[in-house]
Amino acid sequence: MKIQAYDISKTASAATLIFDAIRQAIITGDLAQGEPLRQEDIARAFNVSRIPVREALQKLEQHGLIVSQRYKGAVVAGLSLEEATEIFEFRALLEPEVIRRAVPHMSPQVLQEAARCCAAFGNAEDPMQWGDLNRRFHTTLYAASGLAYHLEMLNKAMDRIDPYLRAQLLLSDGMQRANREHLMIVDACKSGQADKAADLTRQHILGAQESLSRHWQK
Amino acid sequence: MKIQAYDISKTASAATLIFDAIRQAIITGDLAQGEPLRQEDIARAFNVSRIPVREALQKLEQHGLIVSQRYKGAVVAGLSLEEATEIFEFRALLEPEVIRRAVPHMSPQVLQEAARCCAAFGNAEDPMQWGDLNRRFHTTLYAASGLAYHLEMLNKAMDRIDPYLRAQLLLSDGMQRANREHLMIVDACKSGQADKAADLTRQHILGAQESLSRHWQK
DNA sequence: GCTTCCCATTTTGGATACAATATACAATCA
DNA sequence: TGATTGTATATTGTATCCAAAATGGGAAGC
Repeated sequence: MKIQAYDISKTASAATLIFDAIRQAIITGDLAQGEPLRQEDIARAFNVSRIPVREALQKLEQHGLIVSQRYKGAVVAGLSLEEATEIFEFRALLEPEVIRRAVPHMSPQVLQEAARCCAAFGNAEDPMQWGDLNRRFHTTLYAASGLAYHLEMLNKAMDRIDPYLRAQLLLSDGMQRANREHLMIVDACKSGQADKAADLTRQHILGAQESLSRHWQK
Repeated sequence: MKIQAYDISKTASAATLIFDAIRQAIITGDLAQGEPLRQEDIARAFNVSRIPVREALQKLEQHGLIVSQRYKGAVVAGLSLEEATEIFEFRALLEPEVIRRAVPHMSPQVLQEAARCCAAFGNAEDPMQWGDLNRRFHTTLYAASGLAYHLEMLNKAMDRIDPYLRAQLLLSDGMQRANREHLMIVDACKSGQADKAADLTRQHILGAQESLSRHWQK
């Protein structure tokens, strides 16, 4: 077999593509909270019928990114300070354990990739990349844990607060501190100090939560 | 207003009703793992078109209760020992913290309801009720935590392993031990010992996990 | 007999059409 | 004028129909 083959059945369905596009728009903040999402409009924009659009919207609702009411349509979900706080607490519970279990299985490639994220993070030109790199840094390290279920839950939790994290990175010292803490975490991982990495991760999250609470405005 | 009114808009849609029915059938074990779910059959059974059925199936897939492949249909999801173990670990991480935070807010009514679950659990005639009562016992206590997001995640995790928990309760000493541990947990809650309740909950879960591993067969 | 290919059937994905419900505005009456 | 009711429009929920893909079985070839 000479050609680069891949499983065609894994090719995204229309619904998946729409889901990804809207999800991206929400977590980057392009779609503000409360923004209504009309099936017909979206269908026209993607040149499909409303059926796959409805599938995408349903998936988005399951992820907590939108809220929809029967016969009334869907809007981009908002987030109260209380809800945001709870999601940070959720992360603070899971992520330390995940990284603790991941450290012993981190390959040099993984550590290198994490370091690359840090570097790119440090001298990224576009602030919009910060959010992506931050996300990639964490998921790269966590992947080694092999805890697929935990990671799935974490990803959804991250999606939920992503727009707020991006806003926070734009604060005066938000990005610097995140970068500093990332470097400490990856150092702990490199030296195999699982518990230290877990503790740093926990503080990284709680620090972000505290910063978010302080600058909350809605 | 003289007539007994209620919010009609809260009436479930066809898709929701179908989702609930199939979910129930899966977590009680009526639908065994690997069982195929054909849209046409389900639609006929509920006397609706395939559209709401498809929505229900999508929701079930997002809950992890079924797995579906493009153009190939859906089957009831199976669970490997590794996946089951991870879900127990997930619960063991969340539930102790949830109950710890719930204890200070437990009203007498909540404690009474939990006690009622224990009593009913103790002398239930139908083993099929055990699973329901077990579920209700935990959710009752946890509800006081106010951690809506955590509870939502936990509910999905519980759904995933529910059929296996029910099977385990049927084991010789499964139900007795569960009942004993439930009583200890509710006692700790009554006396306001949050940390003790958390620890008992953790051991309750890890014990169940260990029992499941021992009797695993597939 | 075994394999391979082709085609018919089954089943799912998606488009179009229609029904049910919400929302906004006009019309009516006190 | 103000409230209330009828009506039109917009939007979502569902049914029906068609297209695309998978599955299974039989015929042709070795």
